[in-house]
Amino acid sequence: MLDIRLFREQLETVKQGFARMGFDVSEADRIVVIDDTVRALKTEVEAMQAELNIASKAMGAKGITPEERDAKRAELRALGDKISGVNAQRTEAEEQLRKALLYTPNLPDAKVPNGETETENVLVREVGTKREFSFTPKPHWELGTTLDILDFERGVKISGSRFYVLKGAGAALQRALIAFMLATHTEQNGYTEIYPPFMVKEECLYGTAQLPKFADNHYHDAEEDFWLVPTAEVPVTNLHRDEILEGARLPIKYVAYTPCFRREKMSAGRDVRGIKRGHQFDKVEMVKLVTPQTSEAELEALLNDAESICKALELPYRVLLVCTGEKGDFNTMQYDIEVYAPAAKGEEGGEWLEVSSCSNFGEFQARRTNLRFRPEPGAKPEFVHTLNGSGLALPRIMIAVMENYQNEDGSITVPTVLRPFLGGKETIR
RNA sequence: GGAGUGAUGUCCGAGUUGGUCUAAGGAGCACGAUUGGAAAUCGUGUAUAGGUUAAUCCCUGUCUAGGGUUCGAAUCCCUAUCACUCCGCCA
Repeated sequence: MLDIRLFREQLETVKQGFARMGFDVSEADRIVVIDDTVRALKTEVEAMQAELNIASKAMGAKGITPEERDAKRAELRALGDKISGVNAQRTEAEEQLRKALLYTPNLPDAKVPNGETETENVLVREVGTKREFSFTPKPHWELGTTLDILDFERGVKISGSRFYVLKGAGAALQRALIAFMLATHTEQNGYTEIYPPFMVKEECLYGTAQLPKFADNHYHDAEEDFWLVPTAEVPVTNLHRDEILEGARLPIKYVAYTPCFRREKMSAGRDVRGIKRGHQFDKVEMVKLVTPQTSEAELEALLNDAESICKALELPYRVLLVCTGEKGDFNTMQYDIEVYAPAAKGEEGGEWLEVSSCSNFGEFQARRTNLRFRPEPGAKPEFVHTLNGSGLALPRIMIAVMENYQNEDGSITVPTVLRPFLGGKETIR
C-alpha cells in the first residue's frame, strides 16, 4: 500500500510509476478526489463532535437544573443525529479510499528496466557452465519413473492432475535438499529458522498483498478463516504485524521451510509435464525486516544468499533483473535466479528454471501489516522495509539436480554437499 | 463442543452504582541537576493514528475488536477474538 501523502504531494511521481507498471494512471487522480472528500467530511464531523463534547460535559455540571437539562437534551440529540449522518458519509468515503489503495501497485525502483515480457529482463550474470553430455540427457520424469523415486500415476489417482508422489530416494533427496538449505542459511548466512503455521488468517494475505488482487489463486477453508499459505512469505512477514520493533533489533533475518499451495488457475495447461508446476510444492524462503536505509544493500545480500545454494550444489544458473511487466506488482525491484536443467523440455532439450525470486517491497507490505520500528529510543516509529526470496524452490531444484547429475545408466550422482544428509549415499540407482 | 473468569498505555497496575478520566500510581526509558566518576536521590519529559497549521496551539478517534443504549461510555447491553480454569473429546 502506498502512502496517501505521496498522492497529495508527489502525484506526478505516482503517475509515472503507475504508467511504468502498466496500471491505470487516472486511478491516481480518482484517489486524490476521494481523499479530498474524506478530509472535508472528517473536518466537518470533528468540528461538530467537539461542539457536542463540550455541551455534553456542561450537562454534567453542578449548577444545572433538571428543566435546563431536559431542554438541552433535545437540542443535543438533534446534533448527535446530524453527526451520525455526516459520519456515515465519511465512513463510506474512507472505505472507497481504502479499497482503491489496496489495489494499487508499488512504484518500481529507477533501476528496474521497462518492458512487457521476459525478453526485456536484464541478464545480470551467468555462473557455472552447462554440462557437456556424452549421451542424450533424459528428462527428470523419465529418470524418476525408471528409478521408481517419482510416481505420477498414483499422485493423480489420489489427488488429481498436478500432483505426484516422491518415493524412497526421491523423497529422501528432497528432504536432504531442505535440510541442507536450512543448515546453510542458519549456520552460514545468519538466518533464524521459523516453523510457521501453514494456514493463516485472511488478513495475513492482505498484509503481503496476495489479496485482494489474486484471490482465485489461493485455497481456503469454506467455513473458517483459514487460508493455505502460497509461500512462507505470508506467515513469516506477518509474524511481527502490528508491532513496533526496537531499531537495534534490525535487520531481522528469518528462514522457513513450508509447503506452498496454489490453484494455478492462471497457468492452466502450462508446464503440465513433470514436477515443475503443481498445486503443492515445497520451498525454503528467506524473509528480512530491515531499516529503509539498508534495504537496497539487503536485497543484494539476499540474492547472494540464494545464489550460495546454487553454487554449493554446483548447478549452472543465471541472475536476471526482472522488467516492469514481468515482476510482481508490489515489489520495488526483483531479481530472479534460474538454474539450467538440460532435459526439462523433453525432446526440445534444456530449459532455464526459475528457482528463486528475490524482492524488495520497501514499506509497501509494512504499511499493510502495520509493522514498524523505532529508530532510537523515544523516536517516532517508522515503517520497516520487507524483503523476501526463495532459497530455493524445491521441485525445480530437484529437477536440476536429477537432470544435471544423471549418468548414462540412468542413475543419479548425489551432489557432494547433500551426502551428509543422505547417510553418505553417493548414487541413487 | 459445554460452563466460568478475564483483556486498560512500552510493561505492571488503579478505576466497573455512566458526568473534572483531561486514565491515578509504579516500573522502564530519555534529558537535566547532584558527583572526581558512578549508584542512590531530585526535577522534567515520555502512547498512537488522523485533521488543521509556516510551526506551535488546538481539535477528533483509540481502554482487545465491531455494533448498540445515552445529551454523555474504560464503566451498561450484544456479538466476535484471544488467554486462563473446569468438564467433554482426542494425537
